Amino acid sequence: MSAKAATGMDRRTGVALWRQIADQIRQGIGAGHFGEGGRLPPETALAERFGVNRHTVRGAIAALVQEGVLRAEQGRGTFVEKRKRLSYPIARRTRFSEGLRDQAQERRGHLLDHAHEAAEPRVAAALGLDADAPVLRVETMSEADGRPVSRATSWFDAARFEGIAEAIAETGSVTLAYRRHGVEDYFRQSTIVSARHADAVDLAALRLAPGAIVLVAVAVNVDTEGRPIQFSETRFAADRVELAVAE
Amino acid sequence: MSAKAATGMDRRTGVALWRQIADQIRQGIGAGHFGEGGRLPPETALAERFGVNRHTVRGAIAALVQEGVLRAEQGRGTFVEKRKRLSYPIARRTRFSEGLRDQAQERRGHLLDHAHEAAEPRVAAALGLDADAPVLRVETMSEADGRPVSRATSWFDAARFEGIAEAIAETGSVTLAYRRHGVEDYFRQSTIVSARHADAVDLAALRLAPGAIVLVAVAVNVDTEGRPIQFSETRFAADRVELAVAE
DNA sequence: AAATATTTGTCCGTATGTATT
DNA sequence: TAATACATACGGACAAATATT
Repeated sequence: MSAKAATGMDRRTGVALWRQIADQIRQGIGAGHFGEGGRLPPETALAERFGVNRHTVRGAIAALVQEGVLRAEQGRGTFVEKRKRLSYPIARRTRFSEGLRDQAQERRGHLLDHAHEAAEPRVAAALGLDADAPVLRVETMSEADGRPVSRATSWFDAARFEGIAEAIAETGSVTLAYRRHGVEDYFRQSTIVSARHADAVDLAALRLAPGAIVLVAVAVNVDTEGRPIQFSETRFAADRVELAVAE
Repeated sequence: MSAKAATGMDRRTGVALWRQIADQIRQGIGAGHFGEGGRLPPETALAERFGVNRHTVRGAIAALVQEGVLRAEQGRGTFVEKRKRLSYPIARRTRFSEGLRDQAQERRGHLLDHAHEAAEPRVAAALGLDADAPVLRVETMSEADGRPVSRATSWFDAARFEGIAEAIAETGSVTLAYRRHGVEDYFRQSTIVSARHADAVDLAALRLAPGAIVLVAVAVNVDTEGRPIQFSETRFAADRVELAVAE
């Protein structure tokens, strides 16, 4: 059995060898194979292990250095840049900033865009509105310690929450924006979690490398009377975040 | 701005254009952009939309036909082979088979492998055992309607659950295997959800294409007295499953 | 302090795969 | 189908920085 077959490297998949190797190394780091602040084996050893030329391994390392995952020092070696994943809690009372309070110094939300539109079927169903009812679509992004964490698309009943986009922009907080519209408290009604490759827009907004993965949380928030107030789809950078389900 | 930049196609990413386009089309299908059993736009239209040559689009379509996602009919068009995602519930009382009862005809669990080993730190911590305490590692796989859904690695206290692997093999069910060890009921204590690219072993076991994504659920089950009985890491094929968080 | 080994960085060239025209 | 351009992958040689003896 050849080394290539053994390591799962394949050349007819449309994915370059250096990228497959970069993905394996990134995964190995996540699995803790190189220890805390660990050192990678020399390029020659990695090349032998993966059954490729040293230059190909160098391509993989260069990509991971660019991503900020590795740091290469001439004459010394290649080292893991240690950054731990943020743990984002999903519970009945889910709020962005509070959940990450102990894990990051700075937490910020940005309003990227907003627009009026007619509700798509899934939006109308989630908000309990008629099809094509007027809704407000709001695009936001969140950062922790200067690193993009998530990007969300939210829909609100336009009749009830006119001007909420401006309130989010001013306060940088959905919770505070709700207050201005008479919602003192709210709850998470449902959350559906899936995962996929990031699309071009999210890649740019979250500053991710091509082929990166996003965790997708589709959620409905309700007020204290159980009326739906927000339908949202949030994309989290999967290499920076994990979701902690509270039960 | 060129069409290439507009659609996020790039040539230095290590991912061939035809594969990037295949991924986008697959994602578009998941997002429902082509309707139920829908028809794709003609190749020339897709080529224009993605800013590439028609040959490149044909490569992408050929790959998706090979995957079973699309079906091309000469003279008629290219159509979506529709299969919807299974929704796997995560709740305090999470059980594999029951959760998928209404969504699949056949649900089966397989025991792939099992072994005695010394507990790694995270396993020992989760099960409330001393470091390097003897534990049982069990590798399982689950299928629904003949399609692999998930692959799990579970650890049990070897002192309390000696022989549980054989019980799982016989009954095909963890719940029933627990009964034989005096555990009448159990609960999900915690679940951490993340996502990553599938490694070589999971690719093969779940019959996934290279570069495929897995949803990873790391969970602890406890008995009625709150004692941890199982620590597990389950990898779900992300294109076949979503996780529904019950609250 | 000096010589040697190790490791990353850069340059050359060649062959093959990918994408466009 | 063919011609062309660029990206990928390989192989070798050497330079530069660091570590070891």
